[in-house]
Amino acid sequence: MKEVRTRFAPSPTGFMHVGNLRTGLYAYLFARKHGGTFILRIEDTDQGRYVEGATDAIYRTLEAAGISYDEGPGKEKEGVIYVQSQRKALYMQYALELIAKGGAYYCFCDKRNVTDGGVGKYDKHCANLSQEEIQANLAAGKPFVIRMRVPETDGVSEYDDLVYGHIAVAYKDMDDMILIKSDGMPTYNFANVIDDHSMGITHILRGNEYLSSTPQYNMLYDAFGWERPCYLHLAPIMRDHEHKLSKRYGDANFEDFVAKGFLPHAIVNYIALLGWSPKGNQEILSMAELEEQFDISGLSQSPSIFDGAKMRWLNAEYIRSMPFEEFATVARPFLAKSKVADLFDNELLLRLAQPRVETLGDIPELLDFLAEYEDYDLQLFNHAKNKTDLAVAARLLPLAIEALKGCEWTNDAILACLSEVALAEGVKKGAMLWCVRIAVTGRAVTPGGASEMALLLGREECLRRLAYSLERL
RNA sequence: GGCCCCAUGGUCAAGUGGUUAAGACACCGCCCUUUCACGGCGGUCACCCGAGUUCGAACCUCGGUGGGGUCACCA
Repeated sequence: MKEVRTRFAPSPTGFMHVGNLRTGLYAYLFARKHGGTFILRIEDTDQGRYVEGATDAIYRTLEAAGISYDEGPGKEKEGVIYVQSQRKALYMQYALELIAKGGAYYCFCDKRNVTDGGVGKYDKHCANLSQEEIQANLAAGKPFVIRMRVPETDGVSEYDDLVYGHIAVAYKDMDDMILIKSDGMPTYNFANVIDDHSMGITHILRGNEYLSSTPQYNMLYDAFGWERPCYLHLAPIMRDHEHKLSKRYGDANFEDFVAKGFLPHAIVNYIALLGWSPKGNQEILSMAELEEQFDISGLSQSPSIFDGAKMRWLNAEYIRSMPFEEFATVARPFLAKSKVADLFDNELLLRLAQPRVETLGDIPELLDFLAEYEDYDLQLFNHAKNKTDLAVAARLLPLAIEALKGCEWTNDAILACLSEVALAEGVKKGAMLWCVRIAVTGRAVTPGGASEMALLLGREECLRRLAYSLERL
Protein backbone atom coordinates (compact mmCIF):
# COMPACT_ATOMS: atom_id res chain seq x y z
CA MET A 1 0.00 0.00 0.00
CA LYS A 2 1.10 3.48 -0.85
CA GLU A 3 2.20 5.65 2.03
CA VAL A 4 -0.78 7.27 3.68
CA ARG A 5 -0.71 11.04 3.89
CA THR A 6 -3.49 12.94 5.60
CA ARG A 7 -3.86 16.58 6.47
CA PHE A 8 -5.71 18.89 8.77
CA ALA A 9 -6.39 22.28 7.24
CA PRO A 10 -8.00 24.66 9.72
CA SER A 11 -8.67 28.31 9.05
CA PRO A 12 -7.50 30.81 11.62
CA THR A 13 -10.89 32.41 11.99
CA GLY A 14 -11.25 32.12 15.73
CA PHE A 15 -10.83 29.50 18.40
CA MET A 16 -10.84 25.82 17.62
CA HIS A 17 -14.09 24.14 18.49
CA VAL A 18 -14.17 20.47 19.28
CA GLY A 19 -15.97 19.45 16.10
CA ASN A 20 -13.18 20.88 14.08
CA LEU A 21 -10.61 19.37 16.37
CA ARG A 22 -12.20 15.96 15.99
CA THR A 23 -11.73 16.11 12.23
CA GLY A 24 -8.06 16.82 12.82
CA LEU A 25 -7.87 14.08 15.40
CA TYR A 26 -9.28 11.49 13.03
CA ALA A 27 -6.94 12.56 10.25
CA TYR A 28 -4.08 12.21 12.71
CA LEU A 29 -5.23 8.83 14.01
CA PHE A 30 -5.78 7.50 10.52
CA ALA A 31 -2.27 8.47 9.51
CA ARG A 32 -0.75 7.02 12.68
CA LYS A 33 -2.70 3.81 12.40
CA HIS A 34 -1.30 3.25 8.94
CA GLY A 35 2.19 4.42 9.68
CA GLY A 36 1.63 7.41 7.45
CA THR A 37 2.29 11.13 7.54
CA PHE A 38 0.07 13.76 9.10
CA ILE A 39 0.30 17.27 7.72
CA LEU A 40 -0.89 20.60 9.06
CA ARG A 41 -1.83 23.29 6.62
CA ILE A 42 -3.07 26.73 7.57
CA GLU A 43 -5.80 27.99 5.29
CA ASP A 44 -5.62 31.69 5.83
CA THR A 45 -6.65 33.07 2.47
CA ASP A 46 -9.74 34.72 3.84
CA GLN A 47 -8.22 37.84 5.26
CA GLY A 48 -11.66 39.21 5.93
CA ARG A 49 -12.37 36.58 8.53
CA TYR A 50 -8.88 36.33 9.89
CA VAL A 51 -8.82 36.62 13.67
CA GLU A 52 -5.75 37.87 15.43
CA GLY A 53 -4.05 35.14 17.40
CA ALA A 54 -6.12 32.38 15.88
CA THR A 55 -3.12 30.76 14.27
CA ASP A 56 -1.44 30.44 17.64
CA ALA A 57 -4.62 28.98 19.06
CA ILE A 58 -4.40 26.25 16.45
CA TYR A 59 -0.84 25.37 17.41
CA ARG A 60 -1.59 25.53 21.13
CA THR A 61 -4.69 23.39 20.82
CA LEU A 62 -3.00 20.72 18.76
CA GLU A 63 -0.11 20.63 21.15
CA ALA A 64 -2.33 20.38 24.22
CA ALA A 65 -4.44 17.71 22.58
CA GLY A 66 -1.38 15.64 21.88
CA ILE A 67 -1.82 15.78 18.13
CA SER A 68 1.56 16.18 16.57
CA TYR A 69 2.13 16.77 12.89
CA ASP A 70 4.95 15.50 10.76
CA GLU A 71 4.89 18.27 8.21
CA GLY A 72 3.57 21.78 8.49
CA PRO A 73 4.58 25.27 9.52
CA GLY A 74 7.89 24.96 11.32
CA LYS A 75 8.32 21.44 10.00
CA GLU A 76 8.70 22.15 6.33
CA LYS A 77 9.68 19.51 3.91
CA GLU A 78 12.10 21.11 1.48
CA GLY A 79 10.43 23.73 -0.64
CA VAL A 80 6.86 23.09 0.49
CA ILE A 81 4.83 25.96 1.88
CA TYR A 82 2.15 25.03 4.39
CA VAL A 83 0.54 28.42 4.84
CA GLN A 84 -1.94 29.02 2.10
CA SER A 85 -1.59 32.78 1.88
CA GLN A 86 2.05 32.25 0.94
CA ARG A 87 1.14 29.97 -1.91
CA LYS A 88 -0.96 32.43 -3.90
CA ALA A 89 1.22 32.51 -6.98
CA LEU A 90 0.80 28.84 -7.65
CA TYR A 91 -2.88 28.70 -8.32
CA MET A 92 -3.14 30.82 -11.44
CA GLN A 93 -0.55 28.67 -13.16
CA TYR A 94 -2.53 25.57 -12.42
CA ALA A 95 -5.72 27.20 -13.64
CA LEU A 96 -4.07 28.10 -16.91
CA GLU A 97 -2.84 24.58 -17.24
CA LEU A 98 -6.36 23.35 -16.73
CA ILE A 99 -7.68 25.65 -19.44
CA ALA A 100 -5.10 24.24 -21.80
CA LYS A 101 -6.29 20.77 -20.93
CA GLY A 102 -9.92 21.69 -21.52
CA GLY A 103 -11.05 21.34 -17.93
CA ALA A 104 -11.68 25.04 -17.39
CA TYR A 105 -12.44 28.19 -19.30
CA TYR A 106 -12.32 31.96 -19.09
CA CYS A 107 -15.57 33.61 -18.16
CA PHE A 108 -16.11 37.29 -18.77
CA CYS A 109 -19.64 37.46 -17.47
CA ASP A 110 -20.99 39.81 -14.92
CA LYS A 111 -21.62 38.29 -11.47
CA ARG A 112 -25.34 38.12 -12.10
CA ASN A 113 -25.18 35.95 -15.16
CA VAL A 114 -26.70 32.78 -13.83
CA THR A 115 -29.61 30.64 -14.94
CA ASP A 116 -32.92 32.15 -14.01
CA GLY A 117 -34.24 29.10 -12.23
CA GLY A 118 -33.24 30.79 -9.04
CA VAL A 119 -30.89 27.95 -8.28
CA GLY A 120 -27.83 30.05 -8.92
CA LYS A 121 -26.26 27.86 -11.54
CA TYR A 122 -24.11 29.52 -14.12
CA ASP A 123 -25.63 29.44 -17.60
CA LYS A 124 -22.38 28.49 -19.36
CA HIS A 125 -22.54 31.65 -21.40
CA CYS A 126 -18.78 31.70 -21.87
CA ALA A 127 -18.21 27.97 -21.97
CA ASN A 128 -17.67 27.89 -25.71
CA LEU A 129 -16.22 31.22 -26.70
CA SER A 130 -13.93 31.15 -29.70
CA GLN A 131 -10.21 31.67 -29.28
CA GLU A 132 -10.59 35.00 -31.03
CA GLU A 133 -13.21 36.25 -28.61
CA ILE A 134 -11.19 35.14 -25.64
CA GLN A 135 -8.02 36.78 -26.90
CA ALA A 136 -9.88 39.96 -27.75
CA ASN A 137 -11.43 40.15 -24.28
CA LEU A 138 -8.12 39.45 -22.62
CA ALA A 139 -6.36 42.03 -24.76
CA ALA A 140 -9.03 44.57 -23.92
CA GLY A 141 -8.28 44.00 -20.28
CA LYS A 142 -11.77 42.78 -19.54
CA PRO A 143 -12.06 41.31 -16.05
CA PHE A 144 -12.51 37.56 -15.96
CA VAL A 145 -12.84 34.56 -13.73
CA ILE A 146 -11.82 31.03 -14.55
CA ARG A 147 -14.49 28.38 -14.25
CA MET A 148 -14.28 24.63 -14.25
CA ARG A 149 -15.93 22.95 -17.18
CA VAL A 150 -18.66 20.45 -16.36
CA PRO A 151 -19.55 18.33 -19.38
CA GLU A 152 -22.80 19.28 -21.05
CA THR A 153 -23.68 15.65 -21.57
CA ASP A 154 -25.91 13.43 -19.46
CA GLY A 155 -23.23 11.68 -17.45
CA VAL A 156 -22.66 11.38 -13.75
CA SER A 157 -19.57 11.84 -11.66
CA GLU A 158 -19.17 9.23 -8.98
CA TYR A 159 -16.84 7.97 -6.35
CA ASP A 160 -16.74 5.66 -3.37
CA ASP A 161 -16.49 7.39 -0.07
CA LEU A 162 -14.78 5.30 2.59
CA VAL A 163 -17.50 6.00 5.10
CA TYR A 164 -20.58 6.69 3.01
CA GLY A 165 -20.04 4.35 0.15
CA HIS A 166 -21.06 5.10 -3.39
CA ILE A 167 -21.92 8.70 -4.21
CA ALA A 168 -23.08 9.82 -7.64
CA VAL A 169 -24.05 13.28 -8.85
CA ALA A 170 -25.30 14.04 -12.34
CA TYR A 171 -23.45 16.60 -14.42
CA LYS A 172 -26.66 18.54 -14.85
CA ASP A 173 -26.76 19.08 -11.09
CA MET A 174 -23.27 20.49 -10.98
CA ASP A 175 -22.22 24.06 -11.45
CA ASP A 176 -19.30 25.40 -13.43
CA MET A 177 -17.80 26.67 -10.24
CA ILE A 178 -15.31 29.47 -10.15
CA LEU A 179 -11.70 28.46 -9.69
CA ILE A 180 -9.96 31.81 -9.97
CA LYS A 181 -11.75 34.95 -8.88
CA SER A 182 -11.61 38.20 -10.81
CA ASP A 183 -8.93 39.44 -8.43
CA GLY A 184 -6.72 36.58 -9.55
CA MET A 185 -7.02 34.72 -6.26
CA PRO A 186 -8.17 31.12 -6.11
CA THR A 187 -11.43 30.11 -4.52
CA TYR A 188 -11.23 27.91 -1.47
CA ASN A 189 -12.28 24.83 -3.40
CA PHE A 190 -9.64 25.22 -6.05
CA ALA A 191 -6.86 26.04 -3.64
CA ASN A 192 -7.81 22.96 -1.71
CA VAL A 193 -7.49 20.64 -4.65
CA ILE A 194 -4.19 22.13 -5.68
CA ASP A 195 -2.81 22.04 -2.18
CA ASP A 196 -3.93 18.53 -1.47
CA HIS A 197 -2.45 17.28 -4.69
CA SER A 198 0.81 19.12 -4.39
CA MET A 199 1.24 17.87 -0.83
CA GLY A 200 0.56 14.33 -1.95
CA ILE A 201 -2.49 13.85 0.24
CA THR A 202 -3.83 10.35 -0.23
CA HIS A 203 -6.79 10.39 2.16
CA ILE A 204 -8.95 13.40 2.74
CA LEU A 205 -10.92 13.51 5.99
CA ARG A 206 -13.39 16.37 6.24
CA GLY A 207 -16.91 17.26 7.21
CA ASN A 208 -19.69 15.70 5.22
CA GLU A 209 -20.86 19.07 3.99
CA TYR A 210 -18.47 18.28 1.15
CA LEU A 211 -20.01 14.95 0.36
CA SER A 212 -22.06 16.17 -2.56
CA SER A 213 -19.52 18.60 -3.97
CA THR A 214 -16.71 16.09 -4.01
CA PRO A 215 -17.61 14.84 -7.50
CA GLN A 216 -16.67 18.29 -8.72
CA TYR A 217 -13.35 18.14 -6.95
CA ASN A 218 -12.79 14.79 -8.59
CA MET A 219 -13.45 16.23 -12.03
CA LEU A 220 -10.63 18.64 -11.39
CA TYR A 221 -8.27 15.82 -10.50
CA ASP A 222 -9.38 13.97 -13.60
CA ALA A 223 -8.94 16.98 -15.85
CA PHE A 224 -5.42 17.46 -14.59
CA GLY A 225 -4.72 13.80 -15.08
CA TRP A 226 -4.01 13.37 -11.38
CA GLU A 227 -4.84 10.40 -9.26
CA ARG A 228 -7.90 11.04 -7.13
CA PRO A 229 -7.46 10.82 -3.36
CA CYS A 230 -9.64 8.63 -1.15
CA TYR A 231 -12.29 10.41 0.88
CA LEU A 232 -13.59 9.92 4.39
CA HIS A 233 -16.46 12.27 5.02
CA LEU A 234 -17.41 12.73 8.64
CA ALA A 235 -20.87 13.24 10.12
CA PRO A 236 -21.08 16.42 12.15
CA ILE A 237 -21.20 16.87 15.90
CA MET A 238 -24.49 18.47 16.86
CA ARG A 239 -25.47 20.72 19.72
CA ASP A 240 -29.00 19.35 19.53
CA HIS A 241 -31.08 17.65 16.88
CA GLU A 242 -31.30 20.71 14.68
CA HIS A 243 -28.04 22.56 15.17
CA LYS A 244 -24.48 21.71 14.48
CA LEU A 245 -21.91 22.57 17.07
CA SER A 246 -20.45 25.83 15.91
CA LYS A 247 -18.34 28.69 16.97
CA ARG A 248 -21.22 31.09 17.08
CA TYR A 249 -23.64 28.76 18.78
CA GLY A 250 -21.89 27.64 21.88
CA ASP A 251 -18.88 27.29 24.02
CA ALA A 252 -17.50 24.18 22.44
CA ASN A 253 -14.07 25.69 22.33
CA PHE A 254 -11.32 23.29 23.31
CA GLU A 255 -9.37 25.86 25.27
CA ASP A 256 -12.48 26.98 27.11
CA PHE A 257 -13.07 23.46 28.25
CA VAL A 258 -9.53 23.26 29.50
CA ALA A 259 -10.00 26.54 31.33
CA LYS A 260 -13.09 25.08 32.98
CA GLY A 261 -11.05 22.23 34.30
CA PHE A 262 -11.35 19.52 31.70
CA LEU A 263 -8.20 17.55 31.09
CA PRO A 264 -7.04 17.82 27.48
CA HIS A 265 -6.89 14.11 26.96
CA ALA A 266 -10.31 13.57 28.49
CA ILE A 267 -11.69 15.95 25.88
CA VAL A 268 -9.81 14.18 23.13
CA ASN A 269 -10.96 10.79 24.37
CA TYR A 270 -14.55 11.97 24.49
CA ILE A 271 -14.67 13.52 21.04
CA ALA A 272 -12.91 10.49 19.59
CA LEU A 273 -15.95 8.51 20.71
CA LEU A 274 -18.41 10.94 19.15
CA GLY A 275 -18.81 9.53 15.70
CA TRP A 276 -16.46 6.64 16.08
CA SER A 277 -16.60 3.52 18.19
CA PRO A 278 -13.86 1.05 18.93
CA LYS A 279 -14.31 -2.66 18.39
CA GLY A 280 -14.54 -3.65 22.02
CA ASN A 281 -16.30 -2.11 24.98
CA GLN A 282 -13.39 -0.14 26.32
CA GLU A 283 -14.18 3.55 26.31
CA ILE A 284 -11.27 4.99 28.18
CA LEU A 285 -8.46 5.07 25.68
CA SER A 286 -5.05 6.64 25.78
CA MET A 287 -3.72 8.35 22.68
CA ALA A 288 -1.58 5.31 21.96
CA GLU A 289 -4.64 3.10 22.20
CA LEU A 290 -6.62 5.40 19.94
CA GLU A 291 -3.83 5.30 17.38
CA GLU A 292 -3.77 1.55 17.59
CA GLN A 293 -7.51 0.95 17.48
CA PHE A 294 -8.72 3.64 15.12
CA ASP A 295 -10.46 2.09 12.19
CA ILE A 296 -12.68 3.33 9.40
CA SER A 297 -15.29 0.69 10.08
CA GLY A 298 -16.09 2.34 13.38
CA LEU A 299 -16.95 5.69 11.84
CA SER A 300 -20.58 6.72 12.01
CA GLN A 301 -22.60 8.05 9.12
CA SER A 302 -25.10 9.87 11.26
CA PRO A 303 -24.67 13.01 13.33
CA SER A 304 -23.81 12.84 17.04
CA ILE A 305 -25.14 15.13 19.70
CA PHE A 306 -22.52 16.48 22.04
CA ASP A 307 -23.21 15.27 25.58
CA GLY A 308 -21.53 17.40 28.19
CA ALA A 309 -22.57 15.04 30.98
CA LYS A 310 -20.70 12.15 29.48
CA MET A 311 -17.63 14.24 28.92
CA ARG A 312 -17.77 15.24 32.59
CA TRP A 313 -17.96 11.60 33.59
CA LEU A 314 -14.99 10.73 31.44
CA ASN A 315 -13.08 13.67 32.85
CA ALA A 316 -13.87 12.45 36.37
CA GLU A 317 -12.57 9.01 35.48
CA TYR A 318 -9.30 10.55 34.41
CA ILE A 319 -9.07 12.73 37.49
CA ARG A 320 -9.67 9.80 39.82
CA SER A 321 -7.09 7.64 38.15
CA MET A 322 -4.34 10.23 38.28
CA PRO A 323 -1.47 9.84 40.73
CA PHE A 324 -2.06 12.39 43.48
CA GLU A 325 0.99 14.48 42.69
CA GLU A 326 -0.06 14.82 39.11
CA PHE A 327 -3.55 15.80 40.13
CA ALA A 328 -2.18 18.30 42.61
CA THR A 329 -0.11 19.95 39.92
CA VAL A 330 -2.99 20.57 37.55
CA ALA A 331 -5.48 21.29 40.33
CA ARG A 332 -3.56 23.93 42.29
CA PRO A 333 -4.43 26.81 39.97
CA PHE A 334 -8.10 25.96 40.44
CA LEU A 335 -7.77 25.60 44.18
CA ALA A 336 -6.14 29.01 44.23
CA LYS A 337 -9.40 30.48 43.01
CA SER A 338 -11.26 29.18 46.04
CA LYS A 339 -11.91 30.96 49.33
CA VAL A 340 -10.18 28.27 51.33
CA ALA A 341 -6.78 27.98 49.69
CA ASP A 342 -5.23 30.40 52.17
CA LEU A 343 -7.02 28.99 55.18
CA PHE A 344 -6.30 25.28 55.26
CA ASP A 345 -3.74 22.71 54.33
CA ASN A 346 -3.78 22.62 50.55
CA GLU A 347 -2.66 19.06 50.24
CA LEU A 348 -5.48 17.89 52.44
CA LEU A 349 -7.94 19.97 50.45
CA LEU A 350 -6.74 18.43 47.23
CA ARG A 351 -6.84 14.91 48.60
CA LEU A 352 -10.46 15.48 49.56
CA ALA A 353 -11.25 16.98 46.19
CA GLN A 354 -9.66 14.45 43.87
CA PRO A 355 -12.20 11.64 44.23
CA ARG A 356 -15.12 14.05 44.39
CA VAL A 357 -14.86 16.46 41.51
CA GLU A 358 -15.65 15.85 37.88
CA THR A 359 -13.76 18.85 36.58
CA LEU A 360 -11.01 20.88 38.19
CA GLY A 361 -13.35 23.83 38.02
CA ASP A 362 -15.60 22.11 40.57
CA ILE A 363 -12.97 22.45 43.27
CA PRO A 364 -13.82 25.90 44.65
CA GLU A 365 -17.49 25.09 44.73
CA LEU A 366 -16.82 21.87 46.58
CA LEU A 367 -14.71 23.46 49.30
CA ASP A 368 -15.76 27.06 49.65
CA PHE A 369 -18.30 26.30 52.35
CA LEU A 370 -15.43 25.66 54.77
CA ALA A 371 -14.76 29.36 54.81
CA GLU A 372 -18.34 30.12 55.65
CA TYR A 373 -18.94 28.69 59.11
CA GLU A 374 -21.84 30.46 60.69
CA ASP A 375 -25.03 29.86 62.67
CA TYR A 376 -26.22 26.76 60.94
CA ASP A 377 -29.57 25.12 61.52
CA LEU A 378 -29.35 23.08 64.75
CA GLN A 379 -31.94 20.68 63.41
CA LEU A 380 -29.10 19.08 61.48
CA PHE A 381 -28.24 17.19 64.66
CA ASN A 382 -31.44 15.23 64.29
CA HIS A 383 -30.55 12.08 62.47
CA ALA A 384 -32.72 9.01 62.84
CA LYS A 385 -30.35 6.44 61.45
CA ASN A 386 -27.60 7.41 63.89
CA LYS A 387 -30.10 8.04 66.67
CA THR A 388 -28.96 11.55 67.33
CA ASP A 389 -30.80 14.71 68.28
CA LEU A 390 -29.98 17.96 70.02
CA ALA A 391 -29.85 16.36 73.44
CA VAL A 392 -27.47 13.67 72.31
CA ALA A 393 -25.30 16.28 70.67
CA ALA A 394 -25.20 18.30 73.86
CA ARG A 395 -24.07 15.20 75.70
CA LEU A 396 -21.45 14.00 73.19
CA LEU A 397 -19.82 17.24 72.15
CA PRO A 398 -18.12 17.93 75.52
CA LEU A 399 -16.67 14.44 75.40
CA ALA A 400 -15.40 14.99 71.91
CA ILE A 401 -13.77 18.24 72.89
CA GLU A 402 -11.96 16.65 75.79
CA ALA A 403 -10.83 13.71 73.71
CA LEU A 404 -9.61 15.75 70.80
CA LYS A 405 -7.50 18.02 72.97
CA GLY A 406 -5.00 15.27 73.51
CA CYS A 407 -5.44 13.28 70.39
CA GLU A 408 -2.77 12.85 67.78
CA TRP A 409 -3.88 14.86 64.75
CA THR A 410 -4.11 12.29 62.02
CA ASN A 411 -7.20 10.91 60.40
CA ASP A 412 -6.80 7.47 61.89
CA ALA A 413 -6.08 8.77 65.37
CA ILE A 414 -9.02 11.14 65.36
CA LEU A 415 -11.30 8.40 64.16
CA ALA A 416 -10.05 5.96 66.79
CA CYS A 417 -10.19 8.56 69.52
CA LEU A 418 -13.77 9.56 68.78
CA SER A 419 -14.89 5.97 68.38
CA GLU A 420 -13.42 5.04 71.69
CA VAL A 421 -15.18 7.81 73.53
CA ALA A 422 -18.44 6.90 71.87
CA LEU A 423 -18.04 3.31 72.90
CA ALA A 424 -17.28 4.28 76.48
CA GLU A 425 -20.41 6.43 76.49
CA GLY A 426 -22.47 3.55 75.19
CA VAL A 427 -23.39 5.06 71.80
CA LYS A 428 -22.50 4.01 68.31
CA LYS A 429 -19.51 5.69 66.73
CA GLY A 430 -21.80 6.87 63.94
CA ALA A 431 -23.69 8.99 66.43
CA MET A 432 -20.52 10.63 67.68
CA LEU A 433 -19.14 11.17 64.22
CA TRP A 434 -22.39 12.62 62.98
CA CYS A 435 -22.54 15.16 65.79
CA VAL A 436 -18.93 16.17 65.43
CA ARG A 437 -19.18 16.55 61.69
CA ILE A 438 -22.28 18.72 61.94
CA ALA A 439 -20.73 20.79 64.66
CA VAL A 440 -17.50 21.52 62.85
CA THR A 441 -18.97 22.11 59.41
CA GLY A 442 -22.54 23.19 59.91
CA ARG A 443 -23.47 21.19 56.82
CA ALA A 444 -25.46 18.07 56.17
CA VAL A 445 -23.29 17.22 53.21
CA THR A 446 -19.54 17.59 53.28
CA PRO A 447 -16.68 16.26 51.23
CA GLY A 448 -15.48 13.71 53.67
CA GLY A 449 -16.44 12.48 57.12
CA ALA A 450 -16.05 13.93 60.61
CA SER A 451 -12.45 12.86 61.03
CA GLU A 452 -11.42 14.21 57.67
CA MET A 453 -13.12 17.51 58.33
CA ALA A 454 -11.50 17.76 61.73
CA LEU A 455 -8.10 16.96 60.31
CA LEU A 456 -8.53 19.56 57.63
CA LEU A 457 -9.68 22.32 59.96
CA GLY A 458 -6.82 21.76 62.34
CA ARG A 459 -7.09 21.13 66.05
CA GLU A 460 -7.50 24.74 67.06
CA GLU A 461 -10.25 25.62 64.61
CA CYS A 462 -11.90 22.31 65.18
CA LEU A 463 -12.08 22.82 68.95
CA ARG A 464 -13.24 26.37 68.47
CA ARG A 465 -16.14 25.24 66.30
CA LEU A 466 -17.06 22.44 68.67
CA ALA A 467 -17.13 24.82 71.61
CA TYR A 468 -19.18 27.33 69.68
CA SER A 469 -21.69 24.68 68.72
CA LEU A 470 -21.95 23.46 72.26
CA GLU A 471 -22.74 26.96 73.42
CA ARG A 472 -25.64 27.18 71.03
CA LEU A 473 -27.17 23.91 72.13
C1' G B 1 -37.40 24.00 -4.20
C1' G B 2 -33.29 20.68 -7.00
C1' C B 3 -29.42 17.45 -5.61
C1' C B 4 -26.62 14.50 -1.79
C1' C B 5 -26.72 12.08 2.95
C1' C B 6 -28.73 10.10 7.51
C1' A B 7 -32.54 7.41 10.86
C1' U B 8 -31.45 1.45 17.22
C1' G B 9 -33.47 3.71 24.50
C1' G B 10 -33.18 10.92 26.81
C1' U B 11 -27.67 10.87 24.83
C1' C B 12 -23.20 8.13 22.70
C1' A B 13 -23.50 3.56 20.41
C1' A B 14 -22.74 -2.33 19.11
C1' G B 15 -25.27 -4.96 15.65
C1' U B 16 -24.22 -6.27 8.44
C1' G B 17 -31.15 -12.19 7.56
C1' G B 18 -32.39 -16.26 12.80
C1' U B 19 -29.54 -12.34 19.22
C1' U B 20 -32.94 -12.93 25.78
C1' A B 21 -31.23 -6.33 20.50
C1' A B 22 -24.37 -5.53 23.66
C1' G B 23 -21.86 -1.75 26.37
C1' A B 24 -21.35 3.46 28.25
C1' C B 25 -23.51 8.30 30.11
C1' A B 26 -27.83 10.07 32.47
C1' C B 27 -31.95 8.48 35.60
C1' C B 28 -34.15 5.24 39.64
C1' G B 29 -33.53 1.52 43.62
C1' C B 30 -30.53 -1.46 46.97
C1' C B 31 -25.75 -2.46 49.35
C1' C B 32 -21.17 -0.53 51.38
C1' U B 33 -20.24 3.56 54.68
C1' U B 34 -18.72 8.58 59.86
C1' U B 35 -22.50 12.49 55.74
C1' C B 36 -20.95 13.15 50.53
C1' A B 37 -18.26 11.06 46.73
C1' C B 38 -16.11 6.49 45.11
C1' G B 39 -17.19 1.38 44.59
C1' G B 40 -20.58 -3.05 44.08
C1' C B 41 -25.38 -5.01 42.59
C1' G B 42 -30.00 -4.39 40.16
C1' G B 43 -33.85 -1.70 37.36
C1' U B 44 -36.73 1.55 33.82
C1' C B 45 -36.02 2.94 28.64
C1' A B 46 -34.96 1.63 21.71
C1' C B 47 -34.94 -0.85 16.20
C1' C B 48 -39.45 6.31 12.58
C1' C B 49 -43.90 4.59 9.59
C1' G B 50 -45.96 1.61 5.50
C1' A B 51 -45.51 -1.84 1.77
C1' G B 52 -42.59 -5.65 -0.32
C1' U B 53 -38.43 -9.85 -0.75
C1' U B 54 -37.78 -14.15 2.52
C1' C B 55 -39.43 -19.94 6.10
C1' G B 56 -37.56 -15.70 8.88
C1' A B 57 -35.97 -8.75 8.74
C1' A B 58 -33.21 -3.66 13.18
C1' C B 59 -30.34 -5.60 9.08
C1' C B 60 -32.20 -6.29 1.81
C1' U B 61 -35.80 -3.27 -1.82
C1' C B 62 -39.35 0.61 -2.71
C1' G B 63 -42.36 4.56 -0.86
C1' G B 64 -43.45 7.93 2.97
C1' U B 65 -42.14 10.90 7.29
C1' G B 66 -38.46 13.33 10.04
C1' G B 67 -33.55 15.46 10.34
C1' G B 68 -28.90 17.21 8.33
C1' G B 69 -25.97 19.11 4.27
C1' U B 70 -25.39 21.71 -0.31
C1' C B 71 -26.72 24.87 -4.26
C1' A B 72 -21.43 32.42 -3.40
C1' C B 73 -16.07 35.89 -7.36
C1' C B 74 -16.89 32.78 1.85
C1' A B 75 -13.74 29.61 3.57
